[in-house]
Amino acid sequence: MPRAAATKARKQATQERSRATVEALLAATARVLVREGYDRASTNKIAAAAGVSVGSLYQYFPSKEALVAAVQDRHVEHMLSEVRATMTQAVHRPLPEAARELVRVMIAAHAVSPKLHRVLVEQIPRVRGLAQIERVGEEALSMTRVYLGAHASSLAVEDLEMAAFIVVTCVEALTHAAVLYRPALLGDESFVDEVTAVVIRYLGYRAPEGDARERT
Amino acid sequence: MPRAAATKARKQATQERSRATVEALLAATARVLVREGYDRASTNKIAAAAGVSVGSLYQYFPSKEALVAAVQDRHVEHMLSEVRATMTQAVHRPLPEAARELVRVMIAAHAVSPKLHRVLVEQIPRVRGLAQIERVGEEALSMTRVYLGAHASSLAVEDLEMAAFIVVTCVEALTHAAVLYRPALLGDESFVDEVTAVVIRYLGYRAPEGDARERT
DNA sequence: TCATGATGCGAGTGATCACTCGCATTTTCT
DNA sequence: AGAAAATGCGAGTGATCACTCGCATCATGA
Repeated sequence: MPRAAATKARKQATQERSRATVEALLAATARVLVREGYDRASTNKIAAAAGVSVGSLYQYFPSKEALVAAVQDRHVEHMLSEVRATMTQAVHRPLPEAARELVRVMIAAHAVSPKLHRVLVEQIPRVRGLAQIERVGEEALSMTRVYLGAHASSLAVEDLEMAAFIVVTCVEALTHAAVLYRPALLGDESFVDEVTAVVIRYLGYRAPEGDARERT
Repeated sequence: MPRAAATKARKQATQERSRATVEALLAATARVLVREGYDRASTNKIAAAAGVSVGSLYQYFPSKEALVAAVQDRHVEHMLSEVRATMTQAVHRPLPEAARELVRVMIAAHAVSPKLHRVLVEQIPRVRGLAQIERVGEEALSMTRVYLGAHASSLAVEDLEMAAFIVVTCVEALTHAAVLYRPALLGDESFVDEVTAVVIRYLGYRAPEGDARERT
């Protein structure tokens, strides 16, 4: 049972061998978390799964929480790299395309490793609050805010801050819900269409010219 | 640590005194869960908080999980009663009003006891999956499905099943996000407006007559 | 080569926790 | 009243788990 709750790394791995140990531990933690869930993922099991002793585990991670936190960080970093890569390119494109990019990137981000994602989302809030995982949403939110600011003139919303919050929350929730409860939808192009439509219609987008792509 | 994982009640409380004990246990469980979180909410603490002995606790609940599950059921039942009461009346009203009702009832449902709700959502999935809490969403989903079916002619969506999923997911997520991250928005009438707008615009609603309430 | 530090090991430690059991108290019957 | 049933009690039990410590093994540079 937890004594303190340190979350920072204990020792820097410098040699090649030790970096491999750390790597094995992180990978094993992810595997065991997926297979057993947080509660049943004991540090002994994780060490065993990594082919490493408990002692070594505690040489690099001061606590179980720290270990899990490291896995979480890594996962979030993966997702963030997806988000950033795609969204920076979307800023200068018209809404229908930009919205589609947002939707796609959210789906892609959630598809990084869905099972791990699920465990992290469902069981790990206890470790550090949802804050960490929320960073993906935060990132998307800030980029969306920028986008809306730049395109305010062609949109029919007043409060851009709220609009950004609403757009990101909806898109995030829809991808999230799809991953968890309707996995079949993820490959479905019409799902992307619909989510995109939510955004476009909510924002009251009007095509600048005779562009017949949207009904409504 | 858990041995089996029974989730059903152990003994029916018949006398007045024992019903009070059960009641005290449920109330105390909710309190302790909120105060300590699932992990630190030990059965001994709960019993103490209820002014009852551990032995008595196990006379009515075969496991910690069963106890928490009972609290969860009760909470969901509260939320559901909110949802059902309001939504059955909304079926015969035009979209702008019905959508507003949906939004309001979701906010109301989440406001039943937000702190407990948060714990239940964030920490309890492990107990029975999210399935239980999701029942609120399921209920709203099925009622929304019915509504959309009845009003299909005045809407601009094709796949009603998907539309219902999208509408409920968005509204649920927005209220949920507001409860967790933007509590200030909950009292804000313009938040209700915006969420309602998401629904109305997505569904491509056109007022049957000269009704100037909506832009877009 | 060998000395020094880095890395690895895993049995053991102390703490916690879910849960049981034998007995005490209260309530409900006759 | 008094027997029987229901309810309540809480110290104790066995299990688990996060984490430590003393020692072994390996890599390095001189």
